[in-house]
Amino acid sequence: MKIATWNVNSLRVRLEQVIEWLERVKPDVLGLQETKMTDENFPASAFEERGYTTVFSGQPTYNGVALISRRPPQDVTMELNGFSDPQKRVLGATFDNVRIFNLYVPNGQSVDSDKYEYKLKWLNALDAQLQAEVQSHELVLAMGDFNIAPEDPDVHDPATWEGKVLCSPKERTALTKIKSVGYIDTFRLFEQPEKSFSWWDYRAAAFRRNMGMRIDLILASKKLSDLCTGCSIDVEPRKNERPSDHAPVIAEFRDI
DNA sequence: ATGGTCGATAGTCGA
Repeated sequence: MKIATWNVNSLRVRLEQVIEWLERVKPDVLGLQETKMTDENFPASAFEERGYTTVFSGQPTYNGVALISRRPPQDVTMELNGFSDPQKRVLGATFDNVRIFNLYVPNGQSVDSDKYEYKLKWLNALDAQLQAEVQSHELVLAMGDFNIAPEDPDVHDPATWEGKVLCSPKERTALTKIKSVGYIDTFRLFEQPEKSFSWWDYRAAAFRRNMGMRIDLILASKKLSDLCTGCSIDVEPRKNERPSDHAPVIAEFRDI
């Protein structure tokens, strides 16, 4: 099973690129973030025509998540337990015996912002949810734009970014807590090139200079991680004309 | 020079 995550920063603008990528990479499940569209505008038929089922949770202008999959999703959820939120950032679904969460974690803006407090509360609710999920399912996957660079090697310039949003201790601790209940960052299960990033700011020619961060993650429960045969970032779409500022991340699993 | 560039949307906000 091939599972991928991609923050597309507007599905309206990126639809053609997503379709092209789907046909090249052929994932079984693709989680999209920042679709930035309402459900009535979701281009479900473009995916259905290519043999994919869709489920989506959107709103005007901001946020929005979707799951594109070969097989139909079951037990779909669009919220974290006990955390009612008008911002559409969560899509959970079961595919065969794998419970998958597609997530758009709040950015937080800056550590002194109200949005940062919201990010920390949101991560706390995510931790509770993912703890509960490993009690009821053996195979759990949490993927998406985490808006957290887990460690300094995931940052192009750790000194400049020290303590800043995406790298601050509180959010890194929140991610560590999620890992401590049995989730593994599948990217780090394998040898990877140095300076591997998944997001590069549009400004200052950041991509050309590889001034990026690895903030798009695929976490797997221990049992699922034992089946993981690879995880990689596909930088090719970031080279497109009018690219998303994020690259897709892909993980592969055997026997599921 | 305290910026830079996108996307959604129509003056700014969010990333």
